[in-house]
Amino acid sequence: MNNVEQLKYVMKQMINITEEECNIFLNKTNLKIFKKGEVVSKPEVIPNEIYFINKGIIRVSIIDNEGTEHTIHFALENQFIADYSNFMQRTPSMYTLQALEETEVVVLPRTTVDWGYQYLSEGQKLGRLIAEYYFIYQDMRIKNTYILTPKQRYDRITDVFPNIHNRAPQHMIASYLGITPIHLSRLKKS
Amino acid sequence: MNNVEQLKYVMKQMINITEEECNIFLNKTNLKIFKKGEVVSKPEVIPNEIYFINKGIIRVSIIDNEGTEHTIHFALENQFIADYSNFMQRTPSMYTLQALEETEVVVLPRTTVDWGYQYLSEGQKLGRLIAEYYFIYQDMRIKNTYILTPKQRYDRITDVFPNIHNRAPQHMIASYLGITPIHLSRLKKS
DNA sequence: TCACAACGTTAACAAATGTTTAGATTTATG
DNA sequence: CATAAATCTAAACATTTGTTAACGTTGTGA
Repeated sequence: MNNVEQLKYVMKQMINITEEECNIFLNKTNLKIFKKGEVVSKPEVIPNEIYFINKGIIRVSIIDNEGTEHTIHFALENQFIADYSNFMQRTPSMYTLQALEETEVVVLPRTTVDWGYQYLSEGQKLGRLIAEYYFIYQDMRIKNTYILTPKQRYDRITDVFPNIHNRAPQHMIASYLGITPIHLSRLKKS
Repeated sequence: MNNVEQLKYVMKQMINITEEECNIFLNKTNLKIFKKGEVVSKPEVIPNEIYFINKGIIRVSIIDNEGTEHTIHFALENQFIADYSNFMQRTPSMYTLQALEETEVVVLPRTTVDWGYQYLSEGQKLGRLIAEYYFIYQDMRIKNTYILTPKQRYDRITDVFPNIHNRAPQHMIASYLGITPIHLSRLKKS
């Protein structure tokens, strides 16, 4: 029941929930710490956990048919992260989740998530708001790939991932932007 | 209370809802028909409606700072469409919605949507499932921009938009793929 | 501390994609 | 039906982006 204060705060921001209801729910979670570089979640497995980051940073990546790795996302403190698509569809994950620093997470097993939908008085609403939050993020991302150049997206990356330049190597940032590290190097000069 | 059978069917697929509850909800909607080429929703206005397409096809587009128009999405029969991000955030829309054929929609005004969240017994769950459905679609899209070439995305476009080649001009498809119509012409030859 | 791997930059060249212009065909509409 | 607009293709050239290889720096674990 310790170290869930951040998640408790986030939940109380999103829905009406009593201290007691919240505590019962959070009792069904557990804490986990990943070392720098450690893999949090592997592809080819049906994901059955959602993570809430207390401290640290998790990179989401995927490998294409040529074997090239692409960085899809960075997840920061006070955010939920999972291969959410495959979690919901109960299909094997395609993403790798990896801690870029020592990272502490609250683990929400599927049983806990389902319990929340069933028994928390505003559980469905919480789920809706979280899905909507990420929908808005993805919509902004998709929009930006259409209307911004890679350079412009690079210049604005700290809007979405503050301090990312001190927490992730440049080649991962380039990969997130969809360009090669060599090309990012070039863009920075101009 | 007519011409809502398709939407009724979709709702009953997603949540437990009685015929009566459904009818009360659908009484708060209205039907609208757009002619071919007609604009459904303009940018710079706070969107206050969600549309469910009975028949037809709606294109979603955005204009960048250089004045170039980009096709972001096609919405087909039995799908919901809106500038959902800005609907939720109550901020001015950035997208243009335009009917590519004569299109019949069920209009869900914001008041109706809010009523559903408040009074439908599984209203929040319905909202969650819809947001999750579009999250999965967006996730697939983002993933594909990383791991597929434009040609591969072109070859698979009918997976997502069946029969799109007969319903939208090629330059809009090229725009959706993020390439110029000239380049799409080239890709088709190879 | 030392040695090795990871990282960032640069240059030269190759491949992918965009731009401009033109022309032919199809489609929409009075 | 006739005309104008929209659409698709093509070629030539320009720009952007990727690839390969080399080099120096930094970080990290034995």
